[in-house]
Amino acid sequence: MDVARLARVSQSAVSRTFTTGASVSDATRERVISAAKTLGYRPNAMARSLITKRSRIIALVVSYLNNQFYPLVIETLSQKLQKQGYHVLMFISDDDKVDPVLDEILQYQVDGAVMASVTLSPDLARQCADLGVPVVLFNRVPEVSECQTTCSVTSDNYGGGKMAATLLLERGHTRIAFLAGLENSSTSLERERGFNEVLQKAGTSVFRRAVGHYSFEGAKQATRALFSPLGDGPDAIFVANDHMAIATMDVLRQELGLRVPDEVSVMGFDDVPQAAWGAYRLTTVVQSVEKMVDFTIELLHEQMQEGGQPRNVVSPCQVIERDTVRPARVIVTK
Amino acid sequence: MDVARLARVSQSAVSRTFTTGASVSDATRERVISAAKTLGYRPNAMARSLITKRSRIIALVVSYLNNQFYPLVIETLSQKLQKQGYHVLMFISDDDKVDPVLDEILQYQVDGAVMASVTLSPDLARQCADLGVPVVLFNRVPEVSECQTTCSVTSDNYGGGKMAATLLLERGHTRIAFLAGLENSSTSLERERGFNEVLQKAGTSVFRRAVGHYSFEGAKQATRALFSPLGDGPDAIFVANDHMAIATMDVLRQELGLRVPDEVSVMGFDDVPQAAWGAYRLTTVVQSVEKMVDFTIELLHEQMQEGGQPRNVVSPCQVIERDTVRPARVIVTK
DNA sequence: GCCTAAACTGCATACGTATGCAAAGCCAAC
DNA sequence: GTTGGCTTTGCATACGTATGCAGTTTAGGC
Repeated sequence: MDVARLARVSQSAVSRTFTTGASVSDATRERVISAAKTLGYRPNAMARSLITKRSRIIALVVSYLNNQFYPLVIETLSQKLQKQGYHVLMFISDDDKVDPVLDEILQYQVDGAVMASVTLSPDLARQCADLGVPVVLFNRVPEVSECQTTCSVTSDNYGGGKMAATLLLERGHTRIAFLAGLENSSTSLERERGFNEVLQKAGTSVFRRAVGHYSFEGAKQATRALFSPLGDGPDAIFVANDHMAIATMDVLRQELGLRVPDEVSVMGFDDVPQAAWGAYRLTTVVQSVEKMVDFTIELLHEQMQEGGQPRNVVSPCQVIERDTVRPARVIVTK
Repeated sequence: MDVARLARVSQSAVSRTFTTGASVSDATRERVISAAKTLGYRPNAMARSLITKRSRIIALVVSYLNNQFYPLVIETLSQKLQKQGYHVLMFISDDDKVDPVLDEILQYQVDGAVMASVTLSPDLARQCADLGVPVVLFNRVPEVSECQTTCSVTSDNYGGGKMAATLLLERGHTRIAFLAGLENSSTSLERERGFNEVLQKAGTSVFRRAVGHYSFEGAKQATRALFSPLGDGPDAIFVANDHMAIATMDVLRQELGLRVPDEVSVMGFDDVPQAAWGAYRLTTVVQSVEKMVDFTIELLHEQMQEGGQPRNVVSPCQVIERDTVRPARVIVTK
């Protein structure tokens, strides 16, 4: 090691200088640091992690970034981990199939993995567990059989769905439609479950239903489908996320000539930044990226310590009312 | 190595099995692979890169992801690199100050770095060059003094600015405003330069100018400022990017009660997905993320080979006309 | 069967760092 | 001066892989 020679110390001393908490005299540290500076030396993270078995790298798997919710997650997660000396290695998985990328992930000896909106097959979950690699599912819930094995962070999709139904009923809607995301995604299913439950309790049920696959174009088509049967269309639509809700509004206003919320109310889910944009002002169910990411990091740390028990954390939701659900009817008392 | 023992071969054989192009007999490879499978073995990327001096990791530095343009870059870049066996390590730099993160980047022995919308100080550029780490500036141009040292990929901001001015003049606008991004960003400056040049050649000049700092709120305030002086406001605004242009439209329509494009035309830059949304239908200058990313990867590869000369690539732009610039006046010939 | 070239294999070493261990240095108290 | 405790230091080794070299096997042609 050149630095060691220049500073006239052993390689150990150099190592200890750059290891927090190691035993080095101030004099030595001084000399090493100045030598390092003149040589432009930096400790090699690869060699370091080869020995310590900690790469300080967290893998983040996402499948698509059209929905602005995920960029927010990337940004928040990266930022927070960076402050703790960790870094995010990106993996894009087409089609929410992680199996091929998981192999690459494990080669990098990551200290943990966050899977956003991706379903993990049980045997892969086992592999990670065996290798001691903590996995946190983000915005997806593990298969029932794997709940005890794999961590997850979700928002209270079920509760959020209930809130949406409650609000729409309260505003006097009677023909309420649901626009689903991906049929096999826990987010969409849970939101729908809570939603239906409240409708049912109120003695009614969903008026119509369509599937948008969480894509913009899919949502547009689904919206058209909701209105294509003859006769009255829905007077309110609960859409499984904001990204699709915006597509829905475009179709309602521009293709069907319907006013929102005068003729049709629309609710979304997520509260992405665009939901607040002036042209949409979407009433929606907020899931706090900030909180969810905090939980995620917490879980990662728990799992990285030996003996952490897997947990499935649910972050609370909240309705934020903007302008796409019609206001309460003013009762004029004589 | 357990795998070697189980397969009854040397560690070298294991290594060669997982190294493409190495010399192993089919029989050995077979045995190693099956042994690896039963043991759940994967080559350790850290140890590998310690020897080969190639980590197959590319650092990507971004400062904020509000503007949907950057998520697109992340997604496209990650995807394409992943196909080539590289991976993206994320770095978020507040405030476009890279200096602190660059240190962390270099510790990871990355094979290259892409800096999106971030300015790199000359001495840091030198450091990277000395260490043999290729750097590509994305959407920013290096300081003039560093043009020969650092690569960059930008779109033809100057040309795009000219196109915008040309279109607005052609449509008969006479009070044309410019809404700048960050005053010290090459993107905003170049777009403005091309824009002004065309106006000047046409014997006119910019009617009013404000600065939005590439943020949504900043753009809203800037838009208000453009209209606050008494008398006629602008009849067209060229906004330095789509993200801000959308904020501008919100203010125009909702706060100022102006119709777009009947009373004011608006043009943006980037063509982010949201520009196509029904409520905006923004006429804008397209910069192709796809092409820009391809160029970026090309440059990275060039630089990773010994002896690659730095280049500054400019990707062409193109106007896409939607509904926010008023149509050509129909001349009724008698 | 013999020879030559080619294909394959194992040995040994290197990559850059962390860390247990023992030796050495330091300081203070007696 | 001696002792004991604490801090600092260097030595040696380990982490898991790649690769040059030399030795061994294989294939093919006669």
